[in-house]
Amino acid sequence: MAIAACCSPESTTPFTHDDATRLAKVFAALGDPIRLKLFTLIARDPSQEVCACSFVDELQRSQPTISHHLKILREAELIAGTKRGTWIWYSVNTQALSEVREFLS
Amino acid sequence: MAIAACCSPESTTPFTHDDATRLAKVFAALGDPIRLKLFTLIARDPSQEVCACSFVDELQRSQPTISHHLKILREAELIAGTKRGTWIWYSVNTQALSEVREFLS
DNA sequence: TTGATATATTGATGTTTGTCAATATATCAA
DNA sequence: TTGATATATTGACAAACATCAATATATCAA
Repeated sequence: MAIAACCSPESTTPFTHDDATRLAKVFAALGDPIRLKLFTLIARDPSQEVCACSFVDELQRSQPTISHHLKILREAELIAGTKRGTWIWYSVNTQALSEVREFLS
Repeated sequence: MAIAACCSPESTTPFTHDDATRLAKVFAALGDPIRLKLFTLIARDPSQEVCACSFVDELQRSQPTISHHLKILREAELIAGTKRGTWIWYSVNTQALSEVREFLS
């Protein structure tokens, strides 16, 4: 007879691979220092809405790089942007954030 | 005179690049579907401690791959492992988790 | 329309990542 | 000691990623 298994056989992954992939995408979006700073700049602005135009100076990355990171945060639905004239104003998607918080609690 | 800037000049990044890098590492650790499943398997086990030996079967990845992912979760201090004989029992580092939760709140 | 500014896209490049096979190390049982 | 099992490390490789220069698109002002 084999040695008893160390783990209960009935333990299962609590979500599907697709669900895990979707949620992992949200965490991965925050998994880069520049994006984490972008996110906090957007989240913690007193006015709750920030335009993208200052990020290049503040984060010392080229404009295409900032644009690329904002896209990743948008695609993870952590932020949303509204175009007003030439500028885009960003704000945090509080619902997506709640889902992440719920996962961690 | 130039057009008024769209953003308040006094807005600053709320943490240093090193801090952002460290926290980003934690998010990045959760930013992969396999690691997210590993983490939930460890976090949600009723006994609060899980041995690594079943992960290969459950997650359908090779043993070196699972070992690699567990190392990344360990280095992000999201989990901790205790060796008991041949097996390693994993549990969640609740303090690291609190810090992440605090950031998101 | 023309010039200036904000943002997006494309293409290129070096780096990092996820994965596995092969191998190594550690522990236990016989 | 020998064999079996759990985990770690190494080396290799393809895919994904972060970055920038160049260019494109969109909007506003003159």
